[in-house]
Amino acid sequence: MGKNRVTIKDLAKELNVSTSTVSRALHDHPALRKETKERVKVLAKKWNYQPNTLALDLLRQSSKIIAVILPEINSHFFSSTVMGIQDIMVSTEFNIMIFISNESYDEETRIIEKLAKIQLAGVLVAPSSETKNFDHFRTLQGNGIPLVIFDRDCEGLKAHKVLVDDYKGAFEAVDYLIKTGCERIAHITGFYHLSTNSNRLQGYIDALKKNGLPVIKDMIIQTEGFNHEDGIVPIETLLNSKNIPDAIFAVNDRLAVSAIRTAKKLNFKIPDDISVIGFDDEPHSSYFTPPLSTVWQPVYSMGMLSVKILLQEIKEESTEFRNEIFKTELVIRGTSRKIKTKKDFHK
Amino acid sequence: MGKNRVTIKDLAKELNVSTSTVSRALHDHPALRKETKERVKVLAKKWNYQPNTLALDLLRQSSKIIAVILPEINSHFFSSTVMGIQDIMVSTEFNIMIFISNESYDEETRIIEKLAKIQLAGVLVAPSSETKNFDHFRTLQGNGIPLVIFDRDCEGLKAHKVLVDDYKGAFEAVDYLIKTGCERIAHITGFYHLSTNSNRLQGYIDALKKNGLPVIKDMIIQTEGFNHEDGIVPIETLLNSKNIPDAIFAVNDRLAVSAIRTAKKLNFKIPDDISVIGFDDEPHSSYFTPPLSTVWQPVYSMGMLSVKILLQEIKEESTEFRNEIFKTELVIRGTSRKIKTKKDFHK
DNA sequence: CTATCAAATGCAATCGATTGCATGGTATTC
DNA sequence: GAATACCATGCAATCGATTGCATTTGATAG
Repeated sequence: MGKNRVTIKDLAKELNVSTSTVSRALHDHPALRKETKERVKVLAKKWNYQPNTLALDLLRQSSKIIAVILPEINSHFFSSTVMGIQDIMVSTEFNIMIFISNESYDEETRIIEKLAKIQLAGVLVAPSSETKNFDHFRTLQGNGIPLVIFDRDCEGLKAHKVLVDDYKGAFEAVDYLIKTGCERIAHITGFYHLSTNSNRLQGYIDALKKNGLPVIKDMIIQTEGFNHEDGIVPIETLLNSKNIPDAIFAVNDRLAVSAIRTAKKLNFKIPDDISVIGFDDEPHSSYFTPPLSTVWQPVYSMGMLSVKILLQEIKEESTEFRNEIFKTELVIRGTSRKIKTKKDFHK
Repeated sequence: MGKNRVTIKDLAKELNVSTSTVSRALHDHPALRKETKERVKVLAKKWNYQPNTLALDLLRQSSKIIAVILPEINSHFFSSTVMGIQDIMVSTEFNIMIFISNESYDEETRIIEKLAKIQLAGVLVAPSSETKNFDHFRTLQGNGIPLVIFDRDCEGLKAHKVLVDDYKGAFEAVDYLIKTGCERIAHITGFYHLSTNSNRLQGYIDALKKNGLPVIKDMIIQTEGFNHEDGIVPIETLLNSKNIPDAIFAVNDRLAVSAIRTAKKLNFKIPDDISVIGFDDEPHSSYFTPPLSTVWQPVYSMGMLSVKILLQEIKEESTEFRNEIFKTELVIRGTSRKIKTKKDFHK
């Protein structure tokens, strides 16, 4: 904190002028004499004067800090989001403060309480997977703090939102699997109330229906979380049951990888016996054997847009909430088969 | 920023006392009448009074913000570090602000310049891979800002440091490879001036020497960066040269994975033709085929200790710089062979 | 020589909270 | 009844910077 930091007073004293003059000189106030301004500026530069942000923030009653609340930071999805946010941030006077909820609602509310003590310019949140009640977000809004929700929807909450078309992403993936000849497609997912999960589930269901395939409850299996470990037991159970799938659509890449490994262990061949498609397109996914088919999301762009909207809202309070939906892209690699053309059928 | 935020003045006016009294009441000042304190506290609670951090910080001339500068956030290594930092942070009044240098020295200095404008409590840095000059860190220290360097050493810089025994980690890995019968071990690494790289390189060299193996320059190959893509061409070149290795020790998991994929593509068998050992033990590394042998680092603990040391330094300026070195652990999985015992030799 | 005006600069309040010192009031004591 | 003491509270400065309004200074015009 630079005990010997130069203040406006130091400059004023040295130059035998008032602090007002110094302040105005540094801001190029038209009333000041050119010569005076010059004297001040020269000394300010010489002494490496840096305005005290704290004092300014107090005066303006708002800091230049944006809080970002994430469920986790260890996944490619959220860390890439941070990259997008950062890359917009660097060119502004704002900075980001990161908080991690660990997918816990309690932790999330605790964070929001902590935030209430700081004077923030705005908040960017990807809600935890446990969050069903959004009152803590409303409190924030009630305090006049601009808010943007991203990745995971909060149904019923009026706020700016930046989301992904999870429904369509899932639909396309499952539709593709069916086109390659799969008929017994399982789905591995997590908590249903999480918008990303429920939308992907609905996409999965609708793709089955559209193609005249039955929706079998036992082939929709739920995990406790999003990590590799969380998938192992549920998938083992599925593959040892009577409902052996010929394809698995996983809600993310990690669970897809978990499925592949478990299937391999049980001597299923990928993709011949079982096709697998994940979601996220993590960077190492293409390095697995076989490389993982998956659904790509524009994570980086989502981060950028979210923070752009937030900055916009901070600058000029808008009345209308934006609802941006990004498109996904199906990336077919080695864990799924090729689409059968009519020719193939005749072989 | 809560336009209608309750201040100490509001409470004072309502209760017909001075702001001093309110302040003292909230801090349980002994001189105040019990009854007065009670009245103030009750109203403060009722009106949900939250002290204005900005005002306090200005008064104390220091914020409760710790800056964390990372070369990247997209790797398991650094995101886990953030987790460790966060988990210590939550129980304090401090918060972290994250900055990403993208492995760029210029960006790093730009960040430090930006930091100079904010009043910070302290800074935690993992230097970029390009950073050879440490004057920007010294400037920070000169301004009285506590600093902790972690993961990557800055030789000659006097500061608290939290590092990993990269030398030993590498030595053990290469020594192990030799014990399994490998004799032509290649090393894939990045910039030499980066302490983690140079220490691992030295560990590699010393392990070869100790076992009486020659150090062949052409078998030490350099990449432009740490990502999968960065490894492909250099590794292809190596495997197509006359110096075909029977083992590859990579400076991180991503390059190890890149090596495995490239080797497979060229029809080498892993680990029979070529053994591979990485560094980092990323969570998905055990899910590759075969699962990756690697060197584990206590990333989470490193994050925790770094910030603990920083908080300590913030609390009470110490005279002695700490230099903590964490131990790695060799994790043998499927990309390396088993150690040959004497029995095996006689077979 | 003085009145008037404009240009240049200073004064002081402000943001919210803290804290040393001063002061008001009440009680105790002689 | 007056002096002393002490308990409870208020005043005002402080942190650094900004800004509306007041004031100074100098110049010009009458």
